[in-house]
Amino acid sequence: MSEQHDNLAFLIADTNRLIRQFFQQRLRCGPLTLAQARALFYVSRFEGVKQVELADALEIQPMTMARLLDQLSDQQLIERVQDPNDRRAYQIFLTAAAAPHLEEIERVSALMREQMRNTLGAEQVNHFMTTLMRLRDGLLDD
Amino acid sequence: MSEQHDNLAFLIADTNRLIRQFFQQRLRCGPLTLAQARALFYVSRFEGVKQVELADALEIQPMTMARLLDQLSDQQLIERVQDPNDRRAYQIFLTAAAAPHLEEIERVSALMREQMRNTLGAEQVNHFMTTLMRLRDGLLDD
DNA sequence: CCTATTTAATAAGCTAAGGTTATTATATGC
DNA sequence: GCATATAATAACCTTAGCTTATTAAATAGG
Repeated sequence: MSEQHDNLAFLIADTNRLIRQFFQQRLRCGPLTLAQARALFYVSRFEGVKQVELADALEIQPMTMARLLDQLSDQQLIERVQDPNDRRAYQIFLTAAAAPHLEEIERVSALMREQMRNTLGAEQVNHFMTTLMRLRDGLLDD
Repeated sequence: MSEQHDNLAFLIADTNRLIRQFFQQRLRCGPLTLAQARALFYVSRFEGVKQVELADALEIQPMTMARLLDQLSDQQLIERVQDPNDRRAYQIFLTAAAAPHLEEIERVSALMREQMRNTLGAEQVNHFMTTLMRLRDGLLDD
């Protein structure tokens, strides 16, 4: 009875829901939502940059970023430090407590890749990811 | 600066957001959310079945289905008819007003496929969709 | 046949992940 | 030195789900 076999929108929405569940079920080390995990991951890659730059990198609104950082800050995983060159801005840094969470994110990402390899076969994984990225980028400019 | 190049979860979440925007921007004929559109589409394919069966087909909870049908019913796109064999249940039918909405959904779906063909090339589209479906189904049984 | 369990729908309220608009304070360009 | 732009964020909205509990009806077992 599995239908709608040609609608990308429905299929992606579905997959999104399932992947979120996959992640949240496997993330030990306290409750991080997928969005929070993603934000934390980016902070680790771009440590010290301003919120607005992080928002830009994640392609979300500055307000959305501010809220995610609030949540991470509540859990003492990041710190806002006054930007010495701009008193309006903060630089975002990881705290020591972030390390195990980042490892956990890495672990679950690896699980996800393993799941993909099992389902699709190793050679198809990279190809699929590349294709998906192209698709996303194609949608980015309306 | 586009990073996280190997995290499916983040990539899917992103793509999901962009596709939802794509859909909502292009759906004329009144405001239907993607979830409502999807529900309406399924009703059209399985007209007359009970809510619980629809929920099952969409792989969402019966409560989630009930609310979607409320919304569609508010817009007079579907009707609940007492199931003659089960007084607890309703059979769901389209109204006449649904037809243009379904055409609109079809039109935007076609636009989406066209966008995919432009981005990926025609031969890759089917392959991609098949792969994505396999991935989803792989996630379905935890 | 009648009680126990299951099932269909849904009310109430929660969560996750965003978005918009408006405000405040600070930078910066002309 | 003023007008404009920018960084963060408060307040509130939207989309898309979920869980738990309730009511009414169906069905299974003794």
